[in-house]
Amino acid sequence: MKLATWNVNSLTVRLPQVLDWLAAQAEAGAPIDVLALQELKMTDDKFPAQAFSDAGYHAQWFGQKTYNGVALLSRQPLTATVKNLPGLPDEQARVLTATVPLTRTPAVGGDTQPPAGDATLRVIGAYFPNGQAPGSDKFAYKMQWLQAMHAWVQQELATHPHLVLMGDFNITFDDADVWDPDGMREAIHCTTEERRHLQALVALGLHDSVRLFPQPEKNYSWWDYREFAFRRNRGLRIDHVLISDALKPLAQACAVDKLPRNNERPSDHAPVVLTLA
DNA sequence: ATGGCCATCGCGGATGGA
Repeated sequence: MKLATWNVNSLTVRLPQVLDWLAAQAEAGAPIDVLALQELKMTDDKFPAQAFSDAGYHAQWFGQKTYNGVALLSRQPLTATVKNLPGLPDEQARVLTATVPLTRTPAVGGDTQPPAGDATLRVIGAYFPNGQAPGSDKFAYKMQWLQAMHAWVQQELATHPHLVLMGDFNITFDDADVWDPDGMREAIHCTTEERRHLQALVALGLHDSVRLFPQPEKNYSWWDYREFAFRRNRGLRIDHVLISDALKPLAQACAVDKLPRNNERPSDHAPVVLTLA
């Protein structure tokens, strides 16, 4: 089973790339089962549900005009969908939570192995606020939002042991996630305060999937459009896939897929892909 | 170098992103 997150920076512009990428994964023999998308930048009536349906995906979406917007795509039906964070009234469309069947990859010549316990996976796809700059109103909103996300994950974990929280977190874990850690010391995405909130989420019983596996040096998921930042690999790792304790034994691989960043009109983010047994 | 790019809205240039 493969899960992925991708901030597409306008689904209107990037839809062909998303469809091509999904098709390429399937052709390689390991289709993406669940994909969380961020920054749709479209109202709900513009969501390309038919195109995804034709590609074999169920979809749930939660958009707004111009900014933000998130979606979940799944090869199996999505149920029990929740929009945004209960307890935090918010005009901004940033979170989509849903349940999918937890499907196990059949062993060669063997039967599909159902996992012990419940056979569902709770998926939280999220576009965390940017925060602009420490001390700004937007930073204060980010801190409030992170507190509400913490409460939501805690609540959901209590009833869904198999849980994944993935998306554009807009927070680096530590200096290894930053191309210029000295130049970005206590800058947005790198402040101690943001990182404390990220660690508080991890402390609920989650694991940074990427760090469970050996990675290339300077392993980033976002690169500025300016200054040839991608070619020079001047980036940040701010897109994450966090998995619960119960899922950790099923994790087989996790990596950033930089290929879509080579497209002619790429998103500034690359997808992050987790493979589960 | 107080920037450089990209998307949106909408038709100029501001806003937001990260």
